[in-house]
Amino acid sequence: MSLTDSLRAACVNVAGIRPCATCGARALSVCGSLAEDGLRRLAALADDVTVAPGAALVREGDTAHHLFNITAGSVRVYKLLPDGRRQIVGFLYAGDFLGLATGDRYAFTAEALEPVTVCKFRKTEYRRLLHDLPDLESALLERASHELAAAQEQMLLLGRKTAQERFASFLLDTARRCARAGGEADRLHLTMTRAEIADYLGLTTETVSRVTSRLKTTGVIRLLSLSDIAILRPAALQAMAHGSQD
Amino acid sequence: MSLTDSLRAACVNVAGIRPCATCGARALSVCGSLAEDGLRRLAALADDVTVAPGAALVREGDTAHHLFNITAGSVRVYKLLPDGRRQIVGFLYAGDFLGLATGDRYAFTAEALEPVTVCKFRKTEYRRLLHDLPDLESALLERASHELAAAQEQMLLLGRKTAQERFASFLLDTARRCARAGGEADRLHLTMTRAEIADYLGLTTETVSRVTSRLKTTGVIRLLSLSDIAILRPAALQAMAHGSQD
DNA sequence: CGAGCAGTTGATTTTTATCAAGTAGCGTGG
DNA sequence: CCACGCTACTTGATAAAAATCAACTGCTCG
Repeated sequence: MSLTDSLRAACVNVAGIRPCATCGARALSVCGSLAEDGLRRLAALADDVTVAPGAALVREGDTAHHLFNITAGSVRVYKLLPDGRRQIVGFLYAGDFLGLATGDRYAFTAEALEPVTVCKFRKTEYRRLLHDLPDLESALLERASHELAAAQEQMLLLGRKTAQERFASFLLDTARRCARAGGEADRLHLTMTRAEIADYLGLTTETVSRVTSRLKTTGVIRLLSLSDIAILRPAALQAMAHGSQD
Repeated sequence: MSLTDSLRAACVNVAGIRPCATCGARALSVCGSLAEDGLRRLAALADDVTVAPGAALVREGDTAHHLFNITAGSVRVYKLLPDGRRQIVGFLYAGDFLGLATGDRYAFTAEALEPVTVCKFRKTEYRRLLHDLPDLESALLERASHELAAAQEQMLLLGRKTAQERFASFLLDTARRCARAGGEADRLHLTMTRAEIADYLGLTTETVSRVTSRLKTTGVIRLLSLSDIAILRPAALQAMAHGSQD
């Protein structure tokens, strides 16, 4: 198989076309205009890499040589202040894309929350690929636009929502993602700690814990374990997330 | 001049190539690979629209038919909660791009802060343009990536910075933009009210006012008028913005 | 079985919001 | 051109939300 074919395979992965147990349907829709059937045959050649829990995929300040597509596991993406305060700007899951951020250096750190597999390849190869697959760029733009909209929603959360509203929003987002990945509706699995949830929501672990307890005692959610939650009253949670007091 | 030529002109504007008193240099660098010189001749045909202060360019929930390139003035982009809490997710200036956010509906409202002129055109025309100008998409992806990085920086600000750190960061960002637009370094002009700054920084007007007073009395800034500020001690402001206590 | 870490719960403090009362700048109309 | 009135802004007092500090619980893994 030629280098070009291998790169083409990598591209398929990047664009999210590669069939995947947890994300197949959604990813395919992103760039359905590509010649899926020919590309899919090449997908098996993608350059997969395994990352251990806690290990970094990229570090803030590193030269941005690579792009990644998460094929399994989950990832925390964060920025730090000099004194150690951390803001997690997103969690990534199978099918998600990493390394899009601009400039020649990464502006964030990305670390595995669980054992993660990624398709990793050099940006230089990506640039060559664009000539062969013009639709790739449009698929990436689509992705970037979605991420931007999500970032704006998160700014609303961080700037204007109360602790309870933030946590309710987070649970609903996570439940939605779990459902898309084939899970039951109103059931969700957390791959991160309370401290990571806190750093994502701009809160402390104590506050996350207190809000969780409150939702538990008011019968809105039920903890099956520390990392598995059932939503008992979805409508109530929805109302909370959008700011109806409760 | 044919429709195609007119669209091509619009595209030039979108991509930011159109020469412009305040943003020329930066915009040109974004898609320098386009055949600038031929395109520039067509730029004058761009479909310019004027928007009065306070008037909306797009409204949250509206069907997203158009794309815009700001050619003069400034714009607030925000999201609302049902009870009226507002988060301004960004301010746009000459050379900036609006409407990139995905889906068939706008997820935000954009309103003029001052008299604004924009280049406005339909998304359907944009799609046809891509065939003629493949580099346009890559320029837009570049822009989107920059916006995403800025959004992540803002999440760090909203989630983890104190009121003073937020305001210091805002002043430095604004000063940088003013300098790029040809203004003096360490001098900046605000086109928005204190309430709008507050809604951008996740604070109240009172807190913005108090922090401003504090920076004034500590000799870090000087107010030439309500909307014009001189930075007297840039290093101190920089230290504050990144979290060194003061 | 026990050590250590993640998570919970409680007491207190801090920060910022809220409520309230001015002040100043600006545009309009006399 | 000046005065008036509106709105934006400032400053102060108090309240609320969440952070911090501290103690304790319980799960997980050697």
